[in-house]
Amino acid sequence: MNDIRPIRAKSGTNHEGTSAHNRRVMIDALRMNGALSRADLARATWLTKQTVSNIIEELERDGLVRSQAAVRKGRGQPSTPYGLVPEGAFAIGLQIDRHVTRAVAVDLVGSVLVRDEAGLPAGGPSEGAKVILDLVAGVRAKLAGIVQQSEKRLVGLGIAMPGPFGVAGSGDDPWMMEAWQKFPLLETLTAGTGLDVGLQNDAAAAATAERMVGAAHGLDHAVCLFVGYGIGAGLILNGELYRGANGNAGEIGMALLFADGKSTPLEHRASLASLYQYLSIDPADADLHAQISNLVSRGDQSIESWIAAAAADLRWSIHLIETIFDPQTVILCGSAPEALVNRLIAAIGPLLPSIAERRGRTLPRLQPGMADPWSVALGAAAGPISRAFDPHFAAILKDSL
Amino acid sequence: MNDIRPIRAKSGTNHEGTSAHNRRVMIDALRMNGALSRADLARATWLTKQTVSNIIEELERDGLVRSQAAVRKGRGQPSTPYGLVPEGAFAIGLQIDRHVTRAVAVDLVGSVLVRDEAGLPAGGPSEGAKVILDLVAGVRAKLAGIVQQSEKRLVGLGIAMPGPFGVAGSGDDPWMMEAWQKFPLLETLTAGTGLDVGLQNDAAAAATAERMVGAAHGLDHAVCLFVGYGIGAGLILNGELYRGANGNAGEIGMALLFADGKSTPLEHRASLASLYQYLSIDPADADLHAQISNLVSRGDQSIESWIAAAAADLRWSIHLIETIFDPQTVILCGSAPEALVNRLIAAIGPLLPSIAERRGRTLPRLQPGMADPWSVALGAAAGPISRAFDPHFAAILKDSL
DNA sequence: AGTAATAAGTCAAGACAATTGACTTAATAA
DNA sequence: TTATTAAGTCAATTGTCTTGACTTATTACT
Repeated sequence: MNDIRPIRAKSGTNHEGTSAHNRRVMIDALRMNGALSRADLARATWLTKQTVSNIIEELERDGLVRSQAAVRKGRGQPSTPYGLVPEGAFAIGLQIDRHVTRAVAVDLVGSVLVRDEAGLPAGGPSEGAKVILDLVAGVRAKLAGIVQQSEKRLVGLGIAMPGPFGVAGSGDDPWMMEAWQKFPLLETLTAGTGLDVGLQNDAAAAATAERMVGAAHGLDHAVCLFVGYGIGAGLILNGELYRGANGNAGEIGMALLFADGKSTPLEHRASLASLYQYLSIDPADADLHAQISNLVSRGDQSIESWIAAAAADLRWSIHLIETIFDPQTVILCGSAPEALVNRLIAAIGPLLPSIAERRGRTLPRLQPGMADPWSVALGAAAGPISRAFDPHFAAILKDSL
Repeated sequence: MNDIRPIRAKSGTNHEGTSAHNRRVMIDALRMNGALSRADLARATWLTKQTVSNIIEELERDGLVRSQAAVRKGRGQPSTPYGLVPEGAFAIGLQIDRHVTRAVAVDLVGSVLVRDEAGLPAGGPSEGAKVILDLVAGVRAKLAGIVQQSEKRLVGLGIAMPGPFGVAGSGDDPWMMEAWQKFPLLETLTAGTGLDVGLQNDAAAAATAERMVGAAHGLDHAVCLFVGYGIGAGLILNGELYRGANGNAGEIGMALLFADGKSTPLEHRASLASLYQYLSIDPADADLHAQISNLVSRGDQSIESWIAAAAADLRWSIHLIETIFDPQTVILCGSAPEALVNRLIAAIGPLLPSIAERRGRTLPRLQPGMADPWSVALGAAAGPISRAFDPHFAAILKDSL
């Protein structure tokens, strides 16, 4: 009672941490390289053949990996490759956006098995929570109808919504989803679904998706510039999503640009919100996506001028990202229509000179990523899969076991 | 020979990885909290009393920790606190700057035991390498004269120099140290000293120093904005220095500012180089430091106007860092004279509103860090100490053992 | 005082997971 | 046909953490 000085220290680890890590390393290797034999795995992970054999046996019992036909490759006994079993695990991903919410069910390899969406009522979270819970329950039920044992193999529910989180009240900035930020979403959904629930912002979710099944697959340092209603950066650093001290890392939309003597957040210049405003379109329109795609394909004059302006800002943003993060590549993705993202990439044109221009560079500096209304929900679902199966430091420590 | 398809996978771990991690966790806990009893350590690290006892016994044998007088604190047997032994390990840090090179010897707790500097001849690296090797040898000899067993306990040589590294030739930009960048520095110094040699940029070194003994001590997410000849950011993310894909993360000096219709790198506006240019001072002057300090304390008009302009750019940079990294705090440090850094902090004044304004915030958004010509060399030395003793993911893996 | 409660720390046996080295199996190269 | 090579298994061993009972030292309570 008298001397409660909290001692801060990192957690130690033990055999189980070791074992858990090695299991994750196997799964990661199979995800990255496709099916591999035990001997391949042993060489790649620096573990012994015997250890790999034991772990693979265990993973096979758990239904996470499965052997394939033996392959003969030269002298010596043919090897038996093992691959991930897609239906070895599932996760639900939920995107909460301004006017709509989307949910998907994905499997261990990131294939989307079920998708569904619902409009969000104007009443805010207290109304919306019910819609969301129903949507999740529906997706879950459909998943159970498609595959066996889905409930037993469900590792969690990932939520993605626009950030930033936990920021001191900015009044009622319509660019932020104030009401949702204050709502006890995690608690409500944990209680309502009984699942392990995680939350990240939409750009982070997009990055998680790109890492699992997209352009960042297998990369350890990549930044996804995500153009949605707002704009944000999802950061893959050292092979993991970086969240920052408060889950708000990458909120580049709030970065200030100085132009015409005044400062403007990037988000007000290069985002779908800014496009809607520029074109005086109602963001609640149902056929928004088609409408924009149409304008882009027609080469509509007003959208072209917005594209030119936004591309300039994105060009600067990419330069900034390269300068500050030194990533292997930058990925431009979004919940914007694919046609628009492609036009933006074209309009960004030659990138600004930066430290990314290295001798011996192999990856392009800028790559297109997913541009699909469902990519954020997919990324949201990829979160729990990654937490459960990807190797990372925290997963080794005793306090996480 | 036929099917050499490189399999990419993370390394597995084993008992020794576990043990190595737990040793590091102990040292880290003692560094962060000061002396702790075995029971305290067991509670803080989630390990058992017995495990902690064994590890502490081993660390004591190795001369890294030492018991202190028992303390009675209420009921129960008095506890015996253990603390780090400063002379348990040493490292040499080397700063290579434009006109000067500095070397220090530090101990396990980051105290500087020896410091020495030398001018760098104009002939470039081929001339300079000899000066550097002599300087390091001198510091090493002095260290050996002060403490016992220093050579046996020397964990490495850390080098800090301005980045970026490995960038495709930008001709002869005087803002970069082209010649040194191309010189095989690591190889030369490894061969010349027989030590384990590491390289980082000066901002990263400054951040490493701040984390070991400065304002970032014990923080897991902090960014050091380093104002030196150039300007850079040292990134502490998830408790470790982040280097990026090529060791160039944080090179914020190359970030472009748009003003007056043209784009300028931050480095050309807010750095000592820009100040020297603004004041038409020769950066090779020996009493540069005193000269600047003098101008600052006099409140010289021309330096004040530079400060006002630089402060505006720094204010923007800090906002950008907060927005992109979501750190616990931002630290302004530099090889600039302390008086100048303090004036800059004052001139930066109230920060721009950002997501760092959170409910329940405890640390200040901006803190002063070290402003000392020796802080980069100290940080360079902190690198090997950190690599050898701090807990981090890579240290657990088999491929690092 | 005397005793109970509490906490630090040790001892010895046990559990867990990776390692080692010899062995088996199955293919190709000579 | 035989030697060589490589995948994979078996059984014993090793390294490290854990467990539970025990000892020691101090304060709190009666």
